[in-house]
Amino acid sequence: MRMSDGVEWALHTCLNLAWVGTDQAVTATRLAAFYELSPAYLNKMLQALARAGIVSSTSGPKGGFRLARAPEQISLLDIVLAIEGPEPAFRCSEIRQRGPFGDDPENHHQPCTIATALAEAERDWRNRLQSQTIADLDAVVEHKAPAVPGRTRGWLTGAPD
Amino acid sequence: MRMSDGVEWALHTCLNLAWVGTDQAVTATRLAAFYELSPAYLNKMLQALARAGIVSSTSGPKGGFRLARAPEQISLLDIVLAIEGPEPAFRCSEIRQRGPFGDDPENHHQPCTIATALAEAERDWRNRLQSQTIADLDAVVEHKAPAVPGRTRGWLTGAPD
DNA sequence: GCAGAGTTACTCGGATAGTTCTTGTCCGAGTGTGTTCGG
DNA sequence: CCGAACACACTCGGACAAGAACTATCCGAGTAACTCTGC
Repeated sequence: MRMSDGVEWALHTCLNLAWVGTDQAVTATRLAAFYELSPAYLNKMLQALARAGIVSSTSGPKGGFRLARAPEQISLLDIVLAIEGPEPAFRCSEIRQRGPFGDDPENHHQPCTIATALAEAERDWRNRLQSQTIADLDAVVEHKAPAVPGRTRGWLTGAPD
Repeated sequence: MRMSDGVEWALHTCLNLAWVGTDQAVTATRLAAFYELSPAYLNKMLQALARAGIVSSTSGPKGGFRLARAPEQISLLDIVLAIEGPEPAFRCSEIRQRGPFGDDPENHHQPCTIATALAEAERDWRNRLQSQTIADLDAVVEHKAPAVPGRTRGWLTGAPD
């Protein structure tokens, strides 16, 4: 079980976009250059975020991406699900129905005990991610490294090197 | 992010082994036949469980697998980690160090805020899985479908069809 | 009848291909900007 | 000098390959039971 690297890219990029603000759009190329990432692939992640309504995109000159909602309204779970897809990591394939007692009606009435246990764990995971927003991350960084947001904004909105 | 199907196989198989008991070993072929699974691939999963000390293997005639510990001593997390590996799903690759301000010493002193948030969520997930054991699953099934454990044991230990 | 060595058949164990999903790349459609021409 | 039409350059967006991980399979090493022979 491995989470896509795109999730890490998307989370950092959303936080960066929060610091830039919604006054101007930042291109995928610029956002990628900030971390030396592949521009085309980060663009792909941003498209997924746009489909999920987390960022909004603008075409043409002076185009790019910006946050579509306030940072307080964007949870980490929103971003993770936008990249990874909404399906749970564990998917019960009901193998118990394939055995010699598979056609037992008990199997169809009661949910699979194992699937239930795994689903509970995944619910805990999602709840924790849902409870944290981009604004919360911002608050932590503002406290621990106050210089970062300002200079990030400056680099992303300023002229290229 | 998708969990291996082998996890589902391993969980069901461990529960079945708990019902069989440790008096006799069950071959991978027999365990696979119970759910119409690929025998060789389930064998691979059982090998992983053996390496993790969850089951013990016996070679030769009358050989096979049996639980190496009491069901109360086997958590669901033990099984999941045995199959999926111990590494977390989210792995911070420290992309913040690759940007224009990457060599900022602040980055090295403070842990990455995003990685911390994702790790917390994953810790919740693991805690939930750690808190449930094979014995707990057994108790639920004994309550909801009391006939299942006995007849499963009978099929696995009895003669082939 | 009993003990022991040899044979046999059965099991796990790791090395070997096939398939799906993730990662990475490319080029085309669409759009807003800047320019230029005419009034 | 002002307005509008035009051409342009820039951006996103989805379609197209490469690589990695998961899935599935096969055959060999090892082992314990069974058999047969000799005492």
